[in-house]
Amino acid sequence: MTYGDVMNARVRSEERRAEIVGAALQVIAERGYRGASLAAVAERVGLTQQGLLHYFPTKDALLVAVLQERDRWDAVPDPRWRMELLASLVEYNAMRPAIIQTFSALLGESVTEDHPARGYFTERYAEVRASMAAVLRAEYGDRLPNGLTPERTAPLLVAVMDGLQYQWLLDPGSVDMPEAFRDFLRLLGEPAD
Amino acid sequence: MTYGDVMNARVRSEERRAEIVGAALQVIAERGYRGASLAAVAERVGLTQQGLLHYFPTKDALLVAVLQERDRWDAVPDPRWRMELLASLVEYNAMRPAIIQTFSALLGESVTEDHPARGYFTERYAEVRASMAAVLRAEYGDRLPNGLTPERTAPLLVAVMDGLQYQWLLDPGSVDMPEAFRDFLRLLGEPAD
DNA sequence: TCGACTACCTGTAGAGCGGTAGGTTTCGTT
DNA sequence: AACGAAACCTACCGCTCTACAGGTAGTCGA
Repeated sequence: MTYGDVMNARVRSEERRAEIVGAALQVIAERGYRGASLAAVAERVGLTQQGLLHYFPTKDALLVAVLQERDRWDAVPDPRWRMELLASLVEYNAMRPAIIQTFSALLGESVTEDHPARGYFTERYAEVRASMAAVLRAEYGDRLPNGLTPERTAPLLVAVMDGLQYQWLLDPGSVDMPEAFRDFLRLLGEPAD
Repeated sequence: MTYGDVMNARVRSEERRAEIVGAALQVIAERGYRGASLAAVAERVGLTQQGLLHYFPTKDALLVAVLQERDRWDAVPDPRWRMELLASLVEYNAMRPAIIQTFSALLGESVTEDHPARGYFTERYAEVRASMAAVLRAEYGDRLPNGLTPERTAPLLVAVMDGLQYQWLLDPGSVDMPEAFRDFLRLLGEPAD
């Protein structure tokens, strides 16, 4: 129980925090951020609300950790990405409704005044649009229909992804999200190479 | 002797209710539905929270009234509409951020479990997609690119409108919403007639 | 003029919220 | 074995929320 032990305190603490963030993702998906109580998150990991506050001193601190976690495994697209990879990403998302629901709920809340996630989303969307424009340029060059530029197309691409998610979350049977996204890609025409 | 000369009680009551619904729209835009307190709405029309409950017995009843109000002046598109009219609608929306914010916030919240507006949005989106398909068929017939049908295009059209709204609400300067929407329409090619 | 009704009000119940204070146990280090 | 820190806990504060109960003043038709 001393040197041979696999986990030291630091690691165990990190794991606990990750557990809590995971629980927070779930609760936010179910009730939104405003509707998510610290007690509900704590209960899901077998803690009291005050025990949770030992790891994250305020509710906002927990939200920050949630948003950072998102950035970890859902990085902003890279220009080396191709459109086909984007389509796969949408397909992948369609298999993970809980996560999509978390961030769709957060995005919806974030447009209200003084929402703690507003700055995060504003910045992130600017980055994502820029990255998407780069991806589009890499894929189509300037061969987009009707003289559209990658920079003008990027907001549409992002909008389609988000908008489809809401329709799909409301009624998964009503929209084939991955197929609909591919339909949109077809509207952009044939890749340049 | 106060208002009695011009208006009868029925009319006055209706006007008060409309006032309250208007205030509710504002407060929901600012704080979302869950974050909107009856007291905040009441204060905005010079009532106490309990006075407000005289007109709407529960918070949910007020939400229902808000959603009905929306249906009144934001009707589901009619097949006689043309795409140009849709573009004008987006332009019009761009001049009324508060309303857009109200319903974008509500849409975002509604994907969470047991949200009182969830049924409303689920139904409405089904209707809107069907109407949009009819509008698309009237405009393009079967001349949509890549063998797309109006039914498959409708979800994309709706997604673009919603998705652009979120980007625009987060940072109005970052996206020219009406122009972006017209860009999308251009992707659909030339109308049939 | 009277009784019913509308349109509010005050008071309060009852629950939940985030957060603080301060304790106690557990545990690794020395 | 002793110490200090980490990892929790109980207790509680102050606030906010929806909703109910019950009262009162004005209005209005019979």
